[in-house]
Amino acid sequence: MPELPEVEVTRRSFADAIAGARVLELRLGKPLRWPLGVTPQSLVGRRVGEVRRRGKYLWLPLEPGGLLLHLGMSGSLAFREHAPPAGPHDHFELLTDRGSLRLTDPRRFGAVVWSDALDADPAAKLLAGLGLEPFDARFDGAHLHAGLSGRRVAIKQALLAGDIVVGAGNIYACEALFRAGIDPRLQAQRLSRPRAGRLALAVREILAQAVEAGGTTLRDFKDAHGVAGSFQMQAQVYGREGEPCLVCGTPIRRIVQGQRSTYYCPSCQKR
DNA sequence: ACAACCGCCTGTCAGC
DNA sequence: TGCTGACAGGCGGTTG
Repeated sequence: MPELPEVEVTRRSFADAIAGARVLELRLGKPLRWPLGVTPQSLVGRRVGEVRRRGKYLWLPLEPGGLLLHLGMSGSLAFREHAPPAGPHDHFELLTDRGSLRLTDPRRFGAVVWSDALDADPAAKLLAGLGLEPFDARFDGAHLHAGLSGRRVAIKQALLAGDIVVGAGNIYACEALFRAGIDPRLQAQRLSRPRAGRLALAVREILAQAVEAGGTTLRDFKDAHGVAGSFQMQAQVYGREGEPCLVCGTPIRRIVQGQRSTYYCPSCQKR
């Protein structure tokens, strides 16, 4: 589910409300992707710091140390003063004196992992190898072009890999390539330097626009206050197989790359 | 170093 | 109605 915009929208929706809250209790449901790595009891009484984001991860400081959260494919966070009884897909809940932060994740690809610091394991290991943040000034055409050199996979897959730039998942990678007019099947190393500049800009713009729109709600994404996103209304290609391109009218095509669906306009997007 | 797969889970939807 | 298979917003691990 959640790509960078959804994670960022979630972060913004509860960061201020939870900052400074004192932990009363930690409740766990079924196991998530990895073990928590700390006893719930040991977190009681700690104060929540300023929630941060790195890529699609959230860092919830509970000095000394903190929790690294990932929403996986189907996870969402809710922060409420009074939470309803936990359901079968609620697998993590931090009860504080300001309210309850709860992770709901039907598929359980998500994770909540204790780490003594962001630059200590396991957080450091999970974050190692992540590319630049898309809104980092260092992320530009030159960085993207350099990152793509020597790579023979398709540009779409290289973008998705997240080691050059983080945050563009399946939806936004498709949308950014459309915006930049680049065929998703183009071999990564064959993207020219000028086109890399255009693609870097497109990635930034698409992600910024999606954050602005509150993220994409295809099925069930909601921010921590239950507000849905609306970027799906602006999607040009994602999920539009067979429908006319909004620019040229050519039917949008769906292909499979790396076992993921790619949507693109065969007329607007060139190799 | 890179690339192609696999698996983790559950829910939903299309087709028969 | 029920069954089956495809598919879903991510990503780490294994294999070649």
